[in-house]
Amino acid sequence: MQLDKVVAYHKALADATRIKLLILLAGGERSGGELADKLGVTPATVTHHAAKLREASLINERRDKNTIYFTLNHYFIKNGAAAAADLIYRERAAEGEEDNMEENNKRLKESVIRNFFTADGRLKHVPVQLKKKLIVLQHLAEQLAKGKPYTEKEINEFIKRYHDDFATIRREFIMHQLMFRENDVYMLNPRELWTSWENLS
Amino acid sequence: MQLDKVVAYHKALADATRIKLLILLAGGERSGGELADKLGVTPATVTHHAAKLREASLINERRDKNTIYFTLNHYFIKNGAAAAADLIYRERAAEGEEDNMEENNKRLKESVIRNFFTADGRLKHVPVQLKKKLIVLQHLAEQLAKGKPYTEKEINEFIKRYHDDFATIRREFIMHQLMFRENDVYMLNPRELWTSWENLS
DNA sequence: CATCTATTTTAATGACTATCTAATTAGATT
DNA sequence: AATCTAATTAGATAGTCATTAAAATAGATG
Repeated sequence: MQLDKVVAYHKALADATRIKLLILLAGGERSGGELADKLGVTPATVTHHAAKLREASLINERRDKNTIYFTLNHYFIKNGAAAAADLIYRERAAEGEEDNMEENNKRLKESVIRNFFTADGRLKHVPVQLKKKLIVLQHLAEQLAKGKPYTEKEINEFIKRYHDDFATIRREFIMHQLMFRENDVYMLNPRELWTSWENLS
Repeated sequence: MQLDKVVAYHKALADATRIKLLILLAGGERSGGELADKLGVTPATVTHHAAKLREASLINERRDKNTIYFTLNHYFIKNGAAAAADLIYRERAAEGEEDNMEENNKRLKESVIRNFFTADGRLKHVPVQLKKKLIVLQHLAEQLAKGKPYTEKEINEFIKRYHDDFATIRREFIMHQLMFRENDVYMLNPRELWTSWENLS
C-alpha cells in the first residue's frame, strides 16, 4: 500500500459525518434515505460521503428497486487501519526481520481482494488457485452473520450481490467447510473450522 | 476513545506531507530544519505539521540548544490505528461478548499514558499504583533500542527528556526488570521478561 | 550587548471540501 | 406514457487547511 492510498484512507475517516455513517452501518444494512434521516443531512450529502467511502473501499452497495443499500466492507475497515503503521515502519521492519509470514499473508489477502473484486465490491470471478479461492470464499462468508440460520434462497440472494453464479459458490461454501447445511437450513461454521489458507503454498 | 478523537487522529494522518514526515522519523530522531530540507518545504510548514501531529500524540519533541528534535510516539502510531474500528464496532462488540480483557487493557494503557504525560510528551509524575507505574515505565523503556548498550549518562539524559528525577526512574527500570546493568553498561531486557501489568488488579 | 541560529507566529493566498437547494436521472408502478 | 420514488449531479456558499514570505521570538555564543 503506497502513500496515496494511505492518505485517501485517512481522509475518508477524517470526517465526523462519515464515521457516524459507518457506525450506523455497523448495525446492519441501511438505505441511502435512512442514512440521510438518521444523520440529519440531505440525501445529496449522503451520496457525497458514500462516494468517498467507496473510493476507500470501506463500504459496499447493492441496489433493490429504486433503493440503494449500503453495508460495511469489514475487511478494509479492520485492515486499512494497520496500513499506515506498516508504511511508516516499512524500512525498519525490513532490517528488524520480524516474522514476515503474517505480514505477507495480510498483503496477499489484500491483493487478492483488490484484484478479484470490482470497485463496487462485486466478484469478478472465482480464483482457480486454491489459496486465492479460499481467500475469496472466506471474505464472502465473513459478510454473513455467525450462528444465524439462512434459507437456501437467502444464501442465493446474498451471493448474487457479488456474483451471478450463486450455485457454484454456494457449493464451494459447503465443500470448503465454511458453511454446513442441516434440514434445509444453512449456517456458518465457526471460523476455527475454516480451512486455513495461510499455510498453503 | 470518542468520535472527536478518532476524527482528529485520522485528520492528522490525512496528509501526504505529514505521512512522509513520520516516515522520516521512523529512521530516528530528526531536527525541524532537517525535516524541512528533506520534505522540500519551509521551516514554517514543518512547525505547522508538527503541531497537528503533536495534538494527535503521534510525535514527541525535545529541545537541545536552539534545535528541536522530533521522534515518533510509537504507542499512538500503532494503537491509534485500531481506534476507529473499535469505535465503529463498539455496540456489536458488546453483544458479541469477545474477551474484553485485551480491550480493557489497551484502554487502560491509553488512559494512563494520556493522564500521566503532558501534551508535549513529558512525564508529569510516576504513578503510585503499581499497575499504572509499570505502564509508564514500560512506555518509557519502549523508546529505547533493543540490545543497545547505554552508558549511565545516556540513560540519565534519556530519562531527563521526560522527567527531572532521572535517578529514581533509572532505579525503577532496574527494580522492575526492564533493564539490567553489567559493568557500567545498561541494556534493555527482552520484553518477554518485563513484568506483565496485564494481570495485576 | 550584539549577533547568530533554529523555530514560531502572523497574515495572506489558493486549493479543497461539507453542505445545501434545485434540477436531473434511473428505475418502478399505475 | 405519465407518475412516483430514491438517488445523483450541478452549482453555490461557507469553512477548513496547506503553504509561503516576512516579522517576531527564544536561546546560544562571541
